[in-house]
Amino acid sequence: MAAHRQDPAVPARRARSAAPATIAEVAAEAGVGKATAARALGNYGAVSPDARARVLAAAEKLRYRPNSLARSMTTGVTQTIGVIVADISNPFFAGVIRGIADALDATQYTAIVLSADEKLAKEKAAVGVLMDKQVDAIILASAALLPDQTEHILEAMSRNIPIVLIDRKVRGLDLDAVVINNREAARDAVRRFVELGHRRIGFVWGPAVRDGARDRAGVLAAAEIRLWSETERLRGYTEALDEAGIPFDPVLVTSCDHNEEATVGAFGAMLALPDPATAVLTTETDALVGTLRAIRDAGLKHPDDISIIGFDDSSWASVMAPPLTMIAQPMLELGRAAARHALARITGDDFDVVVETIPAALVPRASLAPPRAPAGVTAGGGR
Amino acid sequence: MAAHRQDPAVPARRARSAAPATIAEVAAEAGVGKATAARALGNYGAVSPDARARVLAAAEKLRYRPNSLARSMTTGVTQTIGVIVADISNPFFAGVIRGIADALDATQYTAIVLSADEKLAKEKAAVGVLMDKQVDAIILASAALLPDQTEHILEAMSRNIPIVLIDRKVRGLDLDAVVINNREAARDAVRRFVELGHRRIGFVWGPAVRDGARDRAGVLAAAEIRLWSETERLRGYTEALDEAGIPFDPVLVTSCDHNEEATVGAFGAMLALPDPATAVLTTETDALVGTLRAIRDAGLKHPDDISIIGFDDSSWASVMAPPLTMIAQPMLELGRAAARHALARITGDDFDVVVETIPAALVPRASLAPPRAPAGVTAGGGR
DNA sequence: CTGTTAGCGCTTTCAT
DNA sequence: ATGAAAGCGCTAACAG
Repeated sequence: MAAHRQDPAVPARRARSAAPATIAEVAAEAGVGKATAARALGNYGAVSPDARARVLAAAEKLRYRPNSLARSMTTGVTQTIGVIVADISNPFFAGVIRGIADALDATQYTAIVLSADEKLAKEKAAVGVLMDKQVDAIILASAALLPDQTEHILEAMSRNIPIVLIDRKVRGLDLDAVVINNREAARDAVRRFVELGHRRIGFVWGPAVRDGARDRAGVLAAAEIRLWSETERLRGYTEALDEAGIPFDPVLVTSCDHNEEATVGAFGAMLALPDPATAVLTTETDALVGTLRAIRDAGLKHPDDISIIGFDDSSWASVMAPPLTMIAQPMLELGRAAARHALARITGDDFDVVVETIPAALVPRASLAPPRAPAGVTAGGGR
Repeated sequence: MAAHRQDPAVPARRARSAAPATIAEVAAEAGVGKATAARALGNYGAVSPDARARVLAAAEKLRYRPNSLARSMTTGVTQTIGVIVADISNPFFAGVIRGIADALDATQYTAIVLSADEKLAKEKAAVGVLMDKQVDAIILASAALLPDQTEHILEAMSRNIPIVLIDRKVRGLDLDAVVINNREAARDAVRRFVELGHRRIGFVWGPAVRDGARDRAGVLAAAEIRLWSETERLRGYTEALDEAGIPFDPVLVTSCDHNEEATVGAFGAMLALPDPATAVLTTETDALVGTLRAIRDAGLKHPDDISIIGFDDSSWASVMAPPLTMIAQPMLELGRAAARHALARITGDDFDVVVETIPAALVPRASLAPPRAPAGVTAGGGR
């Protein structure tokens, strides 16, 4: 019978009824010393075949399992890599996690995953938990925007815990990172629109900007204090416009909250313009879904009324009518690379900071078309 | 390529350069005994305000962080709940994880997540890892189909680790579980079809069945050795048919592999029948996507040519043209409930096994319509 | 209220 | 090749 003492601070020690066998018990059962048993079980040092066999048999009999806590206690190593994703319900991160796990499968390491739900406070707590659990490295998709939001990362660094950033670089931090070529991917997408003849190209989601500051400089400045990946995507957008000599029009960059509901309104407004968007690049799945709803609400159809390219391919995109052109992020690849870098750091190789950029791939489908001839102008492809 | 030292057994002990402060150091700095420091830091026992202040100051100064491994070592408790999901890239499980994390947020417990990728071998390894890490409880979405595939679960049970099953009961195991009302949800969906006048109702994904055994009994028998949730959904389907006096036609239940590609072919065949399906219930997102592709390939449209209801609502479903009627699984709720049950078990309450069933909700959208009048019969609703 | 002592289960010198 | 003993950082008895 387990004695239950309700001491609030200290949880009751687990009932020892089914206490697992310890190495001492295995040693006793096998008639050898603890050290010999440990060597046989741990497969190191030198053990006579005879002793080894007896130990293994005893372990089997007692259903011995090593207590990894105790092992880590003495070795100072947990064989565990902590992963903190910004939002586990984002399929992108789910894919990344899978990539990490895949890469680790071939090793003795295990990934333990925590989600910060895009909240800095939760991210900090998660880093704390992982440090306290003595993980050997941390793979982190951080929500930190500003340098003064990075104490938790600096703390981990000062404790010599290797950190690999994924998906998002953090401004002001010189850390290993694995990211997508966000800027180029966005630029290529916009180029695609330009080639088709579009000049009114929308961008969903841009940064929230105070109404007064809604000019090019204001928007770009606001983007600087957003997630690195968002900033990059917006930069790619502006670069492609510049290339094509298309003036930047802040009205074509949303300033709404980053959720589906708000997007419906924001993009609806963009469609109601006297000179509406004829093409749109969306930076996330929810941005795309909101955009699609706004298009439908306006009674419009893609690609006839508007061309679409979205970040984050999904099997759904292929069954839309017509199917959507998407930018596929190589999430598995990204996860695998992150795991590799973490492992390399753990090994202790003292190499320079490495930032690996993995290219996203445009998946062309049927959501692209030339812009409709503007009202009052007879149809018949201009160029 | 990083240099990999393949020392299989013993990883290098982490450099102690930035060795974190221990409680002994804090105690010394504060000029008190280890125990007093521990009490102050751990917020238990009785400590004089003066001593407490000094300890806290010292801890702050040395940037002390408790080593949770050491703590767990002596307390026998890790304040950690292990979560094993069948597939982390399935948005359903992502939502469940989030629900678990939400519920745990209010406690001292942390969830650590592992994905088994629907592979029994990985699941077993994951259970092993969690046992070795001494988690206080395990929340598990198991891929185990048969009683003889459950040794790992039995093992954990025999070690008195509370286990809460999610999404899938495991046949032959009497364990706490939190599940969806799969059978009723499927039955209601089919009833909906029946009410609209459908009598040729497809079911994607059914169990794989040897061609020879493709009769009602064969299909149901095959379903018995599939995931519990799948079995239930098929049962709901057959129950609704029985109710309506519609004969079970094995041709309307797929027997293909459970992936998108295979589904396209399988459902295509169902559409090519002389007496094709006029409605279809899909049990997973990939099943739905494959089905939609087959419909498109056949040049058909929903809901005119075929009505659709799918399991697992997604924001995508709402922007399909027309939007799809879906069965929304309350994943957050399910996760929260699972966490609650796990916590309750940890507390040691010795209650009976509890199975909580959370209802799924049909989200009606525009993908439902009466069947087209069969060829050669003039239109005009029969009943 | 506080310090001392004894472990938790494991790995690792260090003798033998 | 093997065993005895020390110790990882912490908490928990037990004295004071």
